[in-house]
Amino acid sequence: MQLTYPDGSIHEFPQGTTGLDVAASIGSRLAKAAVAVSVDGAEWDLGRPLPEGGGEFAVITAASEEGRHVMRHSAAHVLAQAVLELFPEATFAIGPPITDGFYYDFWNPEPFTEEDLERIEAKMHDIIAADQPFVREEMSAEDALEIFARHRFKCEIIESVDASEVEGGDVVSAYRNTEVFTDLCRGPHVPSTGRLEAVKLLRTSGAYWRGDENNPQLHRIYGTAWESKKELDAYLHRLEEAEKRDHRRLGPELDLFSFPRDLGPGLAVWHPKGGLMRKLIEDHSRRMHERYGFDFVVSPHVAKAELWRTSGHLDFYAENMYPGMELDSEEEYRVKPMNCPGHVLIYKSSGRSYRDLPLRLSELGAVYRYERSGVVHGLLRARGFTQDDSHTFATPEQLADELVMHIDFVLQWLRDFGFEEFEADLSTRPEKYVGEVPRWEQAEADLAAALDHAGIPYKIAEGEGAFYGPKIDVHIKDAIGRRWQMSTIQVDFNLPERFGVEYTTSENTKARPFMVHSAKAGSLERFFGVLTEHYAGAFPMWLAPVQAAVITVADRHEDYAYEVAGQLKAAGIRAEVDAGSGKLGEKIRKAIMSKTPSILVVGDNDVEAGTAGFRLRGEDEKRGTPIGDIVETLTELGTIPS
RNA sequence: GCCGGGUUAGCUCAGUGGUAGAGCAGCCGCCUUGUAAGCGGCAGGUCGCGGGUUCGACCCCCGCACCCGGCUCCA
Repeated sequence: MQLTYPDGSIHEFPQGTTGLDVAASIGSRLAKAAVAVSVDGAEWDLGRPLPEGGGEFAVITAASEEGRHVMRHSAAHVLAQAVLELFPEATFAIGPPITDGFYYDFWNPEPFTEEDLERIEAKMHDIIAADQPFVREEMSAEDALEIFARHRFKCEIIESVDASEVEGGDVVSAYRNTEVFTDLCRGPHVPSTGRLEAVKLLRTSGAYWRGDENNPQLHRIYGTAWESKKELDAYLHRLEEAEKRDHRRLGPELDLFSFPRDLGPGLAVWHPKGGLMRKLIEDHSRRMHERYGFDFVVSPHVAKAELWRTSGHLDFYAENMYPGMELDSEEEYRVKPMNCPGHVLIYKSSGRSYRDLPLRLSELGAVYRYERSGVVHGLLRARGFTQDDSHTFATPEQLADELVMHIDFVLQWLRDFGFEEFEADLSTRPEKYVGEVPRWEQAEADLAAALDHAGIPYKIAEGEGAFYGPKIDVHIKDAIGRRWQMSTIQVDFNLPERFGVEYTTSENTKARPFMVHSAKAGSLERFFGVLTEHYAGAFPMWLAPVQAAVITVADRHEDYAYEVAGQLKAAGIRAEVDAGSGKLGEKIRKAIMSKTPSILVVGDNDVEAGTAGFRLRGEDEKRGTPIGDIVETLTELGTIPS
C-alpha cells in the first residue's frame, strides 16, 4: 500500500501494516507520542492494520486537538468502566469527547454525589494504572444487541446506526478493555489505558437522553483529560481565571450592576458606575448608527396582542413572551419581546417609494422575554434587556450594498470595543421556510458576498437559518480565547409578507422590499457582560467609569489633590479624589482593586512642583510628572473610538 | 420546565438539636503616611420564606422562592 506523508513524500508499506509500524518507521519519539493515525482524514487505531488502499497519512499525537479528542474519548470509556464497576445497577448511554474534556451519561437509580465522584475517579486511576489495552472488536448489529442487551440506550444507538456509515454494512464496532467491560464505539482509541496521563472528573449534572426533555433524564459526569499533568493544571488554572472574570462576580464587586432578589430573576439594575458605562456605550451606538445612515425611532414597550398575532410572534414565540395583560374593555396587551413589529408600523405609516429606500430604522429598544427559569445567566441571558436593534428596508437591487455596509458597521463596532478576532456563520435556508426560493438565493448570495468583502473567516451553516430568512452571526474571540456570538444580520421574508409591507417602484408598481434585522451589540446587557469578561473588569480608558484616582500622601495634600482633580475634570477626565486617612499603600491598593486605569499620588514635592506621581495600569509609576503631561496622556488614552 | 448542589452580617465563608462566629467592607479614634492591606474600638444577622417534628430547630422533615452547574460539541 502507498501512504502519502504530510510532507508529500510517498512511501510503500506491505498490507497489514499498522499505524504504529509506520510511526515507528518515521521515528521512535513520534511512535511514542502517537495516539492514533489518520488515513485520508479517517482516524485509525495505532494497532489496527491500515486500509489496503493507503492514502494521505498523518500521525495524531497526544498534544494535538485530534489527539486530545482520542484521549478524551478513551478517558470517557474508563469513566464508564469505573461507574459500571462501582454501581452495578447503572447502565451507560453516550460518552463523547467535548471541547476541553469529555462526559458520559448514565442511568442510575441514584444521582452521583461528590463522594461518588471521588470514588469513581480513584477507580479510574486504578484502571489507568492497570494499563488495559483497548481492543477493537467488530460484530454484527444482532450480536451487539445481545452483548449490550442490559443497556437500553446502547441498543437504541445500535438500532439507529445507519449501516451506510460503517464500511462493510451491518457491522458495528466496540472496544474491549477487560473481559467484563466493553463499550460500543466507533473509535479510535489510545492503545491502552496507561496512555491517559492526566484525567480528572469535574462535576455532575442532569441531561436528557438525546437532549430531549421528553426522554428520560440521565446523570452526566463531566471530566477532562490532557496529555500531561502540566497541561491539566494549566487547564484548571484557566478555569479559575475564567471564574475571576465572571461578570456576575465583577459586576457587583465593581459596583456596576446587580440583580436584586426583590426585582425578580433575570432582571438587573444598573448602578451609577455601570450606568455611566452604559451611557458611553449607548452614545457610541447612536453616533455610529447616525454615521451609517440610520434614523432613530422609538416604539412602546407594550402593544395589542393583535399586533403580535399579525407578526406571528404569538404563533412562534409565545412561550418566550410574558403573558397578556387584561385591561377593562380593551383588548389584551403584550410586553414586547422584539422591536421589529413597531418598526414595521413606522414603515407603514406612510406610502413608501423606491426613492425612500433604503430606509434604516434604529432603536435602543428594551425588550422582555420570558426565559425558562433554568437558563437565565447574569447579563448574558436576562429576561429584560435592551437591543441596539435596527430594521432596514431595501429594494432587491440595494440588498447587496446594504449587507456590505451592515457587516462593515458590525466589524467597526466590535473593533471599537477592542475585539480583534472574528468568525462568522452564514446560516442558509432550512427545511421549513417561508418566502420564495429565488429571494432566499439572492439573500444568501448577497450575504456571502458581504462576508467575502469584509474578509473575515466564515463557515456556512447549511439549513441553520431561521424559517423567515438567512442570516449572518458574527462571533468574537475574547481575551482568553472563548467564542461569543455578538452581532447578527438577518434577512426576513416573513414580516414584510405578514404586514403587507411594500413600496412603489419607478414603474409605478408595488413591490415588496427586503427587510434586514440587525443588532451590532445584540443585547446591550449581554454585550456588557462579555466586555466585562473580556477585560476582566479592567476596561479601556474610554469606558472606565473612573479614569483617574487622585490619592493624597497625607492630609495636608488634600487641597492640592482636589485642585489636580479639578484640572483633570476640566479636561473631561473622570477623576476621583481619595483623601482618606489610610496609609498610601492601602489607598493605592483600593484603586488597583477597583481597576482604575490611572493613579495619581500627590505629596509635598508635588504640591511644590505642580506635579503628581503618575501610574498607568500595569506600568510603573513616574514620580514628579507635570499635571499638564498627565492630562495630555489621559486625554489621548481616553479618546472615544471614532 | 427538568436533574443535582446551594442560600448564615454589605462581601467571602466557619458553625452546633440548647438562643450565632471570623476576615474584609462600614463607622469612630489613634497614626500623617511616597506606590498592593498600620493599630485599636464600635456597630452589624427574622441563619432565604412558609409549615411540620421536638420541651427546644440555623441544624431534622415537607413545600416554596432565589442562586449556581448542566440538559446532543450527535457511538
